[in-house]
Amino acid sequence: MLAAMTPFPQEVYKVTKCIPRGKVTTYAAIARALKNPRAARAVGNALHKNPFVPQVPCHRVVQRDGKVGGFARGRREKIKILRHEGVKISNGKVEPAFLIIKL
DNA sequence: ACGGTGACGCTCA
DNA sequence: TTGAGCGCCACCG
Repeated sequence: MLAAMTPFPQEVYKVTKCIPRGKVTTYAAIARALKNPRAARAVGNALHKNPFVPQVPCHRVVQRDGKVGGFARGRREKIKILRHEGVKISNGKVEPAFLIIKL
């Protein structure tokens, strides 16, 4: 069931859900979309607890420098999924071309 | 109410 | 360029 949660995580999931397949964005970009540019860390926290997987494609969220970042089921798995979606990853970093800064 | 924690980010050496 | 350090925010016990 949908547990009552603070508005912040809800907004995070809402935005993340809009990330198209084969593309990725950053924690900072999401924070920015929420008008909370300093909350990148909190965004990661919310995604970590993401109860709507895989409805909410949290695996499409990476770090600002392109590094894949963390994943509840392991970075390894996260990379695997992204590659499966066509996202090119070299040396643990996604090609900037797949990055969506504007949401 | 308070302090610790975490899927981050920027600055500086 | 890469790594260490510090700051930031929201959540939990």
